[in-house]
Amino acid sequence: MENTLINFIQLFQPIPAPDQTVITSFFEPGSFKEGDYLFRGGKTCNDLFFVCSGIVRIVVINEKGVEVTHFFVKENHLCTILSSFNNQIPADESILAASDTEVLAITRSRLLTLYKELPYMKEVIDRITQQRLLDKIRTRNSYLGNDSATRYKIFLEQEPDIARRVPLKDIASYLGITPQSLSRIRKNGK
Amino acid sequence: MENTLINFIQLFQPIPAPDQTVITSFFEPGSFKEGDYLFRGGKTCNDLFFVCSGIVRIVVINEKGVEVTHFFVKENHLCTILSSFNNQIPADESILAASDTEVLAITRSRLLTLYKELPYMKEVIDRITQQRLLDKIRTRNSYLGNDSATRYKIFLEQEPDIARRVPLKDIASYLGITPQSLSRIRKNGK
DNA sequence: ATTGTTTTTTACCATTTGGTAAGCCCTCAC
DNA sequence: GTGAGGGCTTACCAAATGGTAAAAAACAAT
Repeated sequence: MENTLINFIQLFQPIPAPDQTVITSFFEPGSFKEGDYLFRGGKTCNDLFFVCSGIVRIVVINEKGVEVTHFFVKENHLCTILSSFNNQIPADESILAASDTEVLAITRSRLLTLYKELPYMKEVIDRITQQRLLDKIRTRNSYLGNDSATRYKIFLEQEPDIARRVPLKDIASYLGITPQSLSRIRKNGK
Repeated sequence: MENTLINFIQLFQPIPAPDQTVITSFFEPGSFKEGDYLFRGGKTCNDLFFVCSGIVRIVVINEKGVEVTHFFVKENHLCTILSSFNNQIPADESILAASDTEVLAITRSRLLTLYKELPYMKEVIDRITQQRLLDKIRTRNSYLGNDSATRYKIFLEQEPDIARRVPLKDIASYLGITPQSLSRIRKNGK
């Protein structure tokens, strides 16, 4: 499990073997069942997760009490509520397991300690983070100006594995349509 | 005009007076009429703009040939196509003046030279950039799961000045609705 | 002022999507 | 096996939105 984390980081920056041990020692493994909360909105998010297996979703409850899925994050990606984690302010989003999920977690204070020990890591994590933010924006932008059926088609193309692995209702909430409509779209393409 | 740039940067980091002169000397002023292109998609975006006055919008033409507005950027904010600018790859988005606009522009190569002269500037620009990316994501997320009338209401609350200063059709394209529908919503709130 | 162009408004109808409700299917606990 | 609960599907109708078209309004250029 620790290997997947190191392999992931090394996509962006080679890590000397001794540093690899240091880095993994900072992370704690965790395990969640589908539907479990990794983090509940309302508090400050002090954890940075690396998803080793499974899929999580970033969720808010809107004014009407409807659950809205902002993003999915699957294995081999970092996940936190960045605005909360960075600025130490309460988050309105929650992190939920969309399937059974295993993670490696590091708290903010331990991350800062890690940065002290291995200063180059801050730049690496920041670079990864920026790339991921751009990906999120690009993904969301790709849905703009399209009707429900087209958005679903785009989603299938961009995230075929997520489409297979999470419940229909979660995909519907992600695409901004009702589960009934998505079911209809699945059936006859409109 | 150069003052607004320095004031903006100083919201994030104090800049010593001599450095202020260095920084501004790297930027070139530019002026655009409503409808002008600041940058045309298809090429690599080599400019980072600081919008001194006016409003620009980030736009793509989708498969159906319909223009979709991804974001508005108003005065006192940086603007570029970051994925293109950073990774030196062609951009699919364009930057258009949504009103008469004045900017200060710096090319990527000159920005890298600036970083050589004032190394702390990279961290500052990166921090500003990350904050803006988070803002963009938060803004877009706030529209998710809402109908057209609600999205327009949210837009009015979040960006009252942009709502006043850009054409209705641009707002419609930003909110993912037709100009006719937005006109109807304006009239009777639904 | 006049003309030409673009944007906005309005109207009408077609299509899409939402909301309600019911039934089905699958899983899990007993 | 049986029953309960949740998720998915289907059907039906109401509401929202899109598309076409035409008129009105705003704006720009001459």
